Amino acid sequence: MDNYLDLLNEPQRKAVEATEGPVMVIAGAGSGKTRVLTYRIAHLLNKGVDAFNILSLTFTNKAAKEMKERISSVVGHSEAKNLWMGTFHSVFARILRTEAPLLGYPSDFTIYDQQDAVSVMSKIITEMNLDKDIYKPKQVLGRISQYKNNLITVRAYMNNQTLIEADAEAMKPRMGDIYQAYVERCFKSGAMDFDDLLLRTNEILTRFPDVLSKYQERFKYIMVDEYQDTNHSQYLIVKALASRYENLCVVGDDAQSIYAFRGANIRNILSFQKDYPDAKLYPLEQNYRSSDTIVQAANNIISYNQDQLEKNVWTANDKGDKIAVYRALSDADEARYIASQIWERQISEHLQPKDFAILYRTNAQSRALEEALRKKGISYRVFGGTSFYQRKEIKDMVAYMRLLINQNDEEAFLRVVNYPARGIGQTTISKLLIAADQQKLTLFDLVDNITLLAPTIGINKGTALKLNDFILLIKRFQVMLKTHDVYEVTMEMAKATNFLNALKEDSTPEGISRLENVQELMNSIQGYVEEQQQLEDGDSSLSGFLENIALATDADNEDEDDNKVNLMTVHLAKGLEFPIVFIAGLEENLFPSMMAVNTRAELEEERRLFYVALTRAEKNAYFTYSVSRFRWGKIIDCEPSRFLEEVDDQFLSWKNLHIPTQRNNSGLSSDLFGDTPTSPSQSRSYPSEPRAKSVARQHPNANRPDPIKPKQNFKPIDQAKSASTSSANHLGLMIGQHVVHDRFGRGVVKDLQGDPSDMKAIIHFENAGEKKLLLNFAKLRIIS
DNA sequence: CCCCAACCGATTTTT
DNA sequence: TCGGTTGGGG
Repeated sequence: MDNYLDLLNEPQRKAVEATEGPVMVIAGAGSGKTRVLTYRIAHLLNKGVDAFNILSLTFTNKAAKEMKERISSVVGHSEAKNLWMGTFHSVFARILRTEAPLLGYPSDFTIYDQQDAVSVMSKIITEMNLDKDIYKPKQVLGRISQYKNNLITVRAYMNNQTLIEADAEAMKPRMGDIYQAYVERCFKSGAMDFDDLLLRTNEILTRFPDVLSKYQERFKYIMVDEYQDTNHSQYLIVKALASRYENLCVVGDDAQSIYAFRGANIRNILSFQKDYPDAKLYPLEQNYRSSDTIVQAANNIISYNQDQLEKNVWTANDKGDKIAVYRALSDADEARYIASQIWERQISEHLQPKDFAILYRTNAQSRALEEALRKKGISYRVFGGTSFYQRKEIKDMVAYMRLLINQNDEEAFLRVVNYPARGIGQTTISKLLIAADQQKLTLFDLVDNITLLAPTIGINKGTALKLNDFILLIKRFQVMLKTHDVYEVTMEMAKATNFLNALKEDSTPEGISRLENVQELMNSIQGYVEEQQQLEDGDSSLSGFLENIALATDADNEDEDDNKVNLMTVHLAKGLEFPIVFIAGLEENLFPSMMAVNTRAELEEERRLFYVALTRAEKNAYFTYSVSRFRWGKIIDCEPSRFLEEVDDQFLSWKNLHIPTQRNNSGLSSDLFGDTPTSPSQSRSYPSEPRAKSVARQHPNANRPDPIKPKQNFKPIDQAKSASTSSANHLGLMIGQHVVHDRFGRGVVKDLQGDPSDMKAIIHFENAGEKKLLLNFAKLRIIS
């Protein structure tokens, strides 16, 4: 494809062609910024720039992957494959694998996620004998995150009287000590949290000029997407790297800045031209995505914000339908309305499930929506919430894996040292922690010498033996990792640690689902190894896999069957688009959030969030709200969102104005709204107790027929499939049989090895070649 | 040391 | 209503 420039409009083309020097592209919603970025990179490559010299920072890994594919289709795969693309976190995690030893970290450092960090923090707060109600672990971490994102190290904090006083005033005079303890603890564990990935990168670039120089030469061309959502730490990294060549192109839209709560600094984009006085500015104002009504309504909304760059988003698209507004009586009613709209429009307009998205402010709102969709038999997928990798059984399994590559990882150690139970209790752990601290050893090193040290610590011989066994177990697999692939090692480990048996014993629906999740983890390891082996610069190591899952976001997960209605928070919907979008829960204290109505800045961010939500829609949007909602275990009354009033009525079509605004108990009722309590006033005449019950009856878990939680956003296990899997195992596979595998396709069984309870099959696949599969896990279907 | 029952807190958004 | 944590009994 050589005439790609013809596919662009005037400002887009200019932005693509301006490859040298600083460039800012202000891209209104739906104005084709991905297209600009893609062709800009393709253009660079066509001009002869080496792919190795291009760094492109995206907001999600999925965006990076998609962009890489699109570039491949323009310039060819061999050109595109060497591009550096990814999120800030994943790109710099990768660089830190090489450079972190400069700061004394192991190159196989662990990445602590939020859960790990909270767990570390809880321990610190307990150990320091501080009140957990004043020093709330999450809150404290949030504060530390702020410091880190502003490059305030422990030392800088200790010298900053203003900060110290602010914390003292906030009833937290020990913040400095906590901060120090937390940083030391992570360092000792060979671990970095998310903020460290950026902070330590900055530290290296500042302290080691030769390293900075290396990456400045390496990344001669830098592009940053969603620049409005970069924080100070990210800003400094970009600035440092770009300072030699200044071939920096940032793309963003100040109207879509929605991450201030985690440190995003809108000033980064607002003052780009101050940083780079000769920067060229290209505003993209033509929206190709949405109907005219949606574009205008969105402009109307955002005009209520004071802080913004001037721009005028317009579209040549048709006017389209008005935005439908539905006033529901309860959250269940709201969900039912949405589900039936989806159902009807699918049929009448030949739309598919994937054409619809339901967006909401908080993850908790998905419940009612899921229930309604399930009742109608509409397939859906929930993004976000507790992600797959945060599930307990997965975290446990991953903790074992983490220990293999970084034995000092204290969180991982503590997580699995007694799971499955091997007789190492809390008392022992406390003794170990104290001893490790005194002797300046890591837990692992301490326990590694436990036979010698046990008497001095006060641990009896039996317990010492158990501890020693644990260490030997881990060591055994560390050795195995050198000669076997990641999948085999993990599988063996899952068995040897009794991890699988412990799960198998639990025959409750939750237990079965847990086992299936572990199976799915195994599959994803296998998939990862396969995938990386096909890539020339692939990294099929265990640490590669762990890094991958630590930084994977929910938006990154791909579902093999993606023709489903999409449910997600507005935050997660950033960058996506859908023909029909429902924005649910437009109520005061929900959207805008109760926590964000106190300052103008907060409220403006909520409004931008609303703007983002609406501009996801291509063809048509719905606003829904309810007069009552099930929250915190009871029903509360709700007021419509102030944002609804801000939208000019000319863009709206009220769907059920016939419902009296005045609360009464008229019989709108059972046929329309089923078992929904008919009206709030009626509810008031009831004591609250029975009322709560009547709603509780329809709560998802109360009468859910199937035991497997469909809320899993990660490759939900197909029941039929797993049933046939197990029957295949029990019926016994035979040599010569034809089978189908989810990932590898059709194949023939060549050989069977091992005892019946743990059988391996050698299968020759038509497309994937010969594979050895563990029948306990491989999802096989026998076809002849 | 392990298991179970009672209790408390949660809901703003996420790399 | 849920899930995680804590404390007491076995």
